[in-house]
Amino acid sequence: MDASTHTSRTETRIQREKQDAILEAALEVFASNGFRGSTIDQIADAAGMSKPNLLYYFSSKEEVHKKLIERLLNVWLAPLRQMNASGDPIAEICSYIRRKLEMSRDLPRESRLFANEILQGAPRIISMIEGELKNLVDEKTAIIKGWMDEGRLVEVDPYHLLFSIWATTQHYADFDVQVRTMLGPDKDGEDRFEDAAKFLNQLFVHGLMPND
Amino acid sequence: MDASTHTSRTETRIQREKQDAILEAALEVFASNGFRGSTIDQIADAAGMSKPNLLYYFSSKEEVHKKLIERLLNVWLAPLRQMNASGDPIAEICSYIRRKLEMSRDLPRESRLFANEILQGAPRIISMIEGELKNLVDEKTAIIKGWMDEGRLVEVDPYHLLFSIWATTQHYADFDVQVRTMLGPDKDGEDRFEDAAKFLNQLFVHGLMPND
DNA sequence: AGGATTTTTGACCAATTGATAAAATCTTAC
DNA sequence: GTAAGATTTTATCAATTGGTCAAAAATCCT
Repeated sequence: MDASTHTSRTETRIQREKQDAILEAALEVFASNGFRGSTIDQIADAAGMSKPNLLYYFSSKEEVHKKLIERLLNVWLAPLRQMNASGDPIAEICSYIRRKLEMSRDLPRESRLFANEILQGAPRIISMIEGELKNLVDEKTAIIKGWMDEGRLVEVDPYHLLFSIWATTQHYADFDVQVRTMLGPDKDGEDRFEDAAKFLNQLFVHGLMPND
Repeated sequence: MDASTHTSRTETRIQREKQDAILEAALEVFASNGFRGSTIDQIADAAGMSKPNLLYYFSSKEEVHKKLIERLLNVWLAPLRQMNASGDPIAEICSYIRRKLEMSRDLPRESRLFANEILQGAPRIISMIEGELKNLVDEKTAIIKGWMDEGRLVEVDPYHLLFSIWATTQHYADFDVQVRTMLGPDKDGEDRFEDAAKFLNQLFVHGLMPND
């Protein structure tokens, strides 16, 4: 029987190992080529197995992608989940920015996977955007709104605030080639990260106006 | 003879019209599907012609893409080119942000075309990133650095400043699906644009700290 | 060890895709 | 109007791709 019909909890060691290898390979391939640009052969190669063997574990390319997204969703949303209403607003936002920036540094493939997907209209993940993500965002924007009402944060649209944090932090993963080219080879990964963190702190806390 | 070998200036009306139609269609298709995800058939369909007919005007899919990028490059870099050393620093930066935001509103397909390309490692446009873009960026970061030296702008890394402007403004085109889903259907395009513009002005000029 | 089960492989298929060739049709300059 | 040249279509290719199948090989259980 093929392993993909096994939803039972009796997974063999081999099943777990191979599925992990496939998902790891798929992350690499989907992140660099997008869904349509990736082939099962590429993923199978990267996972060190043959195409029919991969299809023994996942019934289709779509299925691999779906499982991958499912697995990564919680990791992806974790930084925002941590944002805490009872903390100091500026500190909470700075921590959130730092966590997102760390994710761009440590999980760039995950960032590109989501970017590819959303860029192309999110055909396969629109339901998670409308569901889990929207719920979380509504919840956290309400918290931010609360801080503003208390005068602990300047009054801005909290949705656009989140967008700007996502955009600036994910940019380092999604546009990595461009960032690297602009900064030149001197700045290695760690340098770049610290420069970006410092810059974003200044931007989000004080902006660019001098003596202000 | 096929039109694609005609580099001469004696272009017929038909040649100009058809090439324009193809590039317009290709922009649509490449922007939504990326290079590998797009097919010549899709582009030909969108341009209202048959695949061999398209290939009469462009010798290959690659060729269409190349011509498209070439044509768009100047449009794409225009907002940054306008940044003027003799203007007021804060005003210049705010104008630049607004021009970039207008481009996300008015030319979202162009934004997605470049995003798709860079996301996938910029295989076909790396030379223009290393050349024209890098030159322009080096020139403008020098101007920004000058403003900071004169104390007219807070001291930050000018490269990261440009990254943050690109990221926040292009986000509205590249992640449009996500933005629309988060904001709900009430906010139409124009509302959204004005909200984003207002937010980004506050962010870049003053940041989020209250009474500051 | 030996049979049952799981995993892997190689051969294969139909659909799609980038691209070509040649014939047919349309334009244009005279 | 007509011939030369430009454009479009039809037919076709070879390669790639997502996916299937049955047999072979490896693993597991007792």
